[in-house]
Order: sequence, then structure tokens, then C-alpha cells
Amino acid sequence: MSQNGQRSYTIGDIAKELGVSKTTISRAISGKGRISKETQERVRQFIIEHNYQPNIMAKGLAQNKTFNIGLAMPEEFGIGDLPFFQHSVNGICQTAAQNDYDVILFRITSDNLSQMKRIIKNHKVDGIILTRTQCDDYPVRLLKENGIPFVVIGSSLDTEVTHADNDHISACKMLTELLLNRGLKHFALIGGNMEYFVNKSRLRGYQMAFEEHPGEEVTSVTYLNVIKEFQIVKAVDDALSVGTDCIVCMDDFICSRVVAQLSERSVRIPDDVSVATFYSSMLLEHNNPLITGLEFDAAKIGGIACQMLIDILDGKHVSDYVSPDYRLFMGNSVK
Amino acid sequence: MSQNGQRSYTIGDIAKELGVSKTTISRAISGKGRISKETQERVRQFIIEHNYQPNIMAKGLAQNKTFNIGLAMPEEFGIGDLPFFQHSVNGICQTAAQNDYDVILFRITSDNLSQMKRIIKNHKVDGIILTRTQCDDYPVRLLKENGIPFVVIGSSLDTEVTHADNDHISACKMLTELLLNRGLKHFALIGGNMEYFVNKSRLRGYQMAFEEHPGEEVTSVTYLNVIKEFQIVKAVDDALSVGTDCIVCMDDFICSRVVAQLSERSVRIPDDVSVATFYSSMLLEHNNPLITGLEFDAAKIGGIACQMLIDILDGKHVSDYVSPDYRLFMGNSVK
DNA sequence: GTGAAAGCGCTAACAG
DNA sequence: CTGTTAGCGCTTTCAC
Repeated sequence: MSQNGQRSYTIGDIAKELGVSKTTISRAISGKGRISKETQERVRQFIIEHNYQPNIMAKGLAQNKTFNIGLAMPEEFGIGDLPFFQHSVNGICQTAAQNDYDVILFRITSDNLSQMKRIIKNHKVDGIILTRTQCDDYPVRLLKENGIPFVVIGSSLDTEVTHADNDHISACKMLTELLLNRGLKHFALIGGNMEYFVNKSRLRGYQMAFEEHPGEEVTSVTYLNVIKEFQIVKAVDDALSVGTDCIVCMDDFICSRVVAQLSERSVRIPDDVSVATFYSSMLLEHNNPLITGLEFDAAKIGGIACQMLIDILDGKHVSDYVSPDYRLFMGNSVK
Repeated sequence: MSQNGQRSYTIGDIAKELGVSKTTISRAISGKGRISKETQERVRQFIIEHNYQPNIMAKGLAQNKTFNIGLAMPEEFGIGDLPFFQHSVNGICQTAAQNDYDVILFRITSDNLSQMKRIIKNHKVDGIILTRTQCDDYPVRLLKENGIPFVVIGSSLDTEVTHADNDHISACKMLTELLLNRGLKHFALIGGNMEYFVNKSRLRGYQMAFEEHPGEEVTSVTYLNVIKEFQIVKAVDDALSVGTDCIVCMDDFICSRVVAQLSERSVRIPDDVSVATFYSSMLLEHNNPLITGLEFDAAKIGGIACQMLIDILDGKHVSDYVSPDYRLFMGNSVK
């Protein structure tokens, strides 16, 4: 029954109407098996004319598939995570729809995987996409144990999981090099939770740029695991006290707080100190001055991750994807 | 087959093991039909011992249900919408899971309902939750036409749709009254897209407070449909030029921009002008000074909407819900 | 209280 | 190239 009362067609109905067997209809639709161009066309016509839509539940039952992919949504999030996640979701939904899959959303926290367990036990998804995972990943273990196909948006050291990620190392290295070439001398790097692999990559890129600039009289202080507001305040104070002329922020949230702190102290950007961010987002887009920083296409990476998962489900071999597709936004926050 | 190779139990297996019929197992699980306490208990034991999980696809096929609810995600969003949506999703997912439903996410734009159509045609959901809808709602028409049960988070004039919403009118009225009682005299209200019903409600509450304060020498200018940055700049400039002593912002995004504009003009809050917002969010939480404004529990309203939908699916009668559950956060942005 | 049997709509051997 | 037959795992009459 369709929801509006009029019974919807089944392949049985079509078979009867067209005077052929259900199998033929099934084949005409799926394109699998041998079938004549002619009958195929007849079926195709009938289908669009009568607006036939296959019943996914039946198809799923027969093929032991759901045509759903699960998307783990981190429950603990800061405002900085939102734009990235939201854009990823856009890309994921779009790609999924193109492949006739749907996206089942579930919440996940580091200590509560109950929703994910439910979804697995209930056979509600064919595979799962994990986002922004921490380095030590309990969800990954669970998925491996249960043999659920999955991909991760973001990176880790685990070579047994399939990742899709931006090339944070190259991007951060590139931005840092640019800052060095501008003649800035005294750097301060302020970064958040170093449990996150992405922050490790950012630090790595930053360090690589310095390693390749030997013999220069540049200095760098780093403040890591800066999470609470008071830690940001402290980091900014300390950086200013040691004569920093360039503050590099690991992400958009930290950057927005740093900018606010500088403003309160009447420190001018970029006259007194330059500011750049390794991750730019909507959170900063209205700032004055405009902040120089790296921009990533979250929707694209989401779409790619989704396609990778679907390929895996189709039995194809897929390997990690590292997107070279980042941009440097040149604001006027750097001298 | 479970994903990890070991075949999972079916009711057939359990029936064989326990020496009864499939029907009995089915009844023991669902609790429907007559069954002895004893066999029921035996089945219950077996199920938890062997970790049996019913196959939703089969159940769905038999009952013509999916146990999924669709959640429409507005694709065009500003950073201001994100926290609300994200928190709603949290509440929705949680309530859904408690009722053994899952949440299928799909994108929706005012001119593209293709994803929603897909999901309906594919019978992937039993009902749908719409969020933050515009006053004139094409999606609503489509759902009605197809007879898909749905609820809306937010309000509209349509009495035929079931809503769950916060009591914006009362909340905004209350905040405005507080500002009036503080002795503020010259108000400026800055609001966004007036196509959104929520903004109409906010305006209504604001006006009601004024109507009940007759004979006072208070003035009020309103700037509506203020969406682009330049419009915000213009509104702030104009408000200041007419001697405003209190700027009321309709939402968190506008407020954050207003605060930034005031800061650039070295206008002190609250010494030179008081600022309040009809919608407070994470976006403002680190602001200095702290902004006085209304706080709503998006997760709660999401959970309620979800429960309403599930009740509808269960054939229960439900009526609109207006949550009286808002809070006024007292910052120090009001004199 | 329990069971046998039919069927949800589709796919997948296996024949022809 | 097409049809027959048997399921997928569960619910649901209808008997007993």
C-alpha cells in the first residue's frame, strides 16, 4: 500500500499486466542477466508511466542489504566542529542519494556506543562512516569485531582502516612557509586537543616548515591542549609577553577566541601581531580584519568518503584518499 | 548471516531449539496474542542468552513498516542555525532510539525536494520531521498529498499540521518587558528574514510588551529582513544615529554581528547602549560582556517532536505542543 | 495456549 | 532470452 491509499505496483502486478514473469521484470529493472532490448524497453515504459517504485524492504530482505549507511555524529561538539560536520553531511547525503542509499544518523560519544550497537544488531545499515575520530578509537574496534564495513573521515595510524582526509600536513606546512617568507620571526602556535590526529598532523606540517628553514633566527613557542577559555587567555598573554609577532591558531574556534582576546587588549592585527589559522570556517568569515587561513572542502571529502564506502560494499578495492584540494585564503591579518 | 560470519538466529532457529513453532516465538517477542507465561519466559531467556536480534527488514516487509523516521535538514543554513539544528538532532535521535526507530537524514531546499521524494517513493520512512520551516511550505503540501505522517518543529498558521515549538511570543514579550522595566527608553529591534514564522512570533512578543506599557515615553524603531552584513551595518548606524539606548536582536547571528559592529565603533556595552537577544546560543557564549538573552532547549523540543511523530504512527491522537520551557540568561549587556 | 500455512515483494538458482 | 521454483525472516489469519 502506498501511503495515500492507492496500492502501489509490485513486480507481480507488472508481470501480469505485461504478460511475462516476475523474474523478467526483476531482470529488466536490475539489468542483470540476459534480457531482450525489447522487453526491457516495454518494462521501462510501464514503470515510468505507472510510477512504479520497488519496495526496498523486500529487496533488502532478499539480498540481505539495507541500502542505508550509518553516519556517526559526535555528540560532544564545540561550535567549531559544526560547520565541518554539517558540510560533510551535505556531501555524504548527496553522494548516498546518487547511489540510491540513505543516511542513518546516530549519536556517538567516546564512552557510549549504545546507539551504534543498536544499529548494528538491528541490521539497519550496510556500512558506517565515522568522522573526526580520536587517535585511540574504541568505535573502530567494535566495527572491526563485528565485521561492519566502514570508512573514516580523518586520519589515524591504523593501516587497516580506510581513510578519507585532507592533506593537513602539506597545507599547514605551506601556510607556515608563507608566514616565514613574509619575514615573521617570532611564532606562537596555539593548538587544541592533541588526542585528535588532525592536530598532530597540523603540528607536523608546522614543524616541517621550520625544519626546512635552517639557519634563520626565528623562534617558536607552542601551546598545545589549549581547550578552556582560561587556557587561551593564558596562551595569548604568554605569547605577547615573549614578543611574538605571529600567532598561528590550529583551528577556527581557537582563532576566534584569540582574536577576541587581542581585541580586548587593544593589540592591533596585523600591525602589532599577525594572525593565521590552520582551519578557517564560517566562524571567522565576518571577522575584521579577515583572517588568513586554510580552507577545506568538507562537502567534497564527505562525498568521497561516502563513495569509498559504497565501493567497499560493492566489493571493490579502495585505498586511502588524501585530498590535495585545499585553498589558502589570504585575508589581511598577516603583515 | 551476521556480518562477522556466524549466522545469526532467526525465529525459526529458536523455534527448533525450543521445540515450539515460529508463531509462538513471534508471539512471545511481540507480546501479542495469547501465550503462557512459562513459554514466554523460556523464549525471553533464550533470546538474551544467545543475543538474538530480530531482522528489521523481514519485520518491516511483513508489517509494511520501516521503523525509520525521516529528518529534513535545511541545506541552506547560516552558522546561527547550526547549534539549534544540531541540538534538535540530538534529542530526536535519542527519542527515536528509545522507541527502536532510526533517523534517516536528508537534505531539503526550498526549490529542491528530490531527496524527500526519493525517500517517500522508496518507502524508506514511516514519517517525517520537518524543521524550521518557512511560512509558505511546499514540503508540507507534498507530504499531505502523499499522506505521509509528519510533524513540524516550529510553527505556522496551518492548523492541519502538528507542531512542536517553543513559546517564542511569551519569551520575547517577557524579555522586552524586562528591558522596559529597566528604564530603557529608545529601542531598536533588528531582525532577519521575516518569511520565517519564528521571526513573526518574536516580533509579536516584542510588540505585545509595548502595547501593555502605555503612556510611556518610549520609542522603538525596527529593522526587519536584515540578512546581509551591509544591512546589519546600516541598521546599527541608523539605530545609533537616532539615539537608541537598547538594541534588541532577533537571533544569535544578528546579535554577534551587532556586537562586532559596536566594538568597531568603540561603542561600549552596556554603558553606551544595552544589547539583548531573542535567541542565545553557543555563538555568543564567549562574548565579553555576556549577552542577556533567551535560551531554549532545542534537544528537548526535538525529542518531543519525535515522540509526537511516533505517537501519530501508533495511531494515537496528538495535538500541538508549545513548550513553556525557556530561560532568560542574565548577562551584563543590559544597563 | 499453540501450530500450520500463507504471504509481504523481491532475488536467485536452475531449467528450458 | 524467459519462466519455475524456492526462499529471505517475520507476521498473521485460521484452525485445533
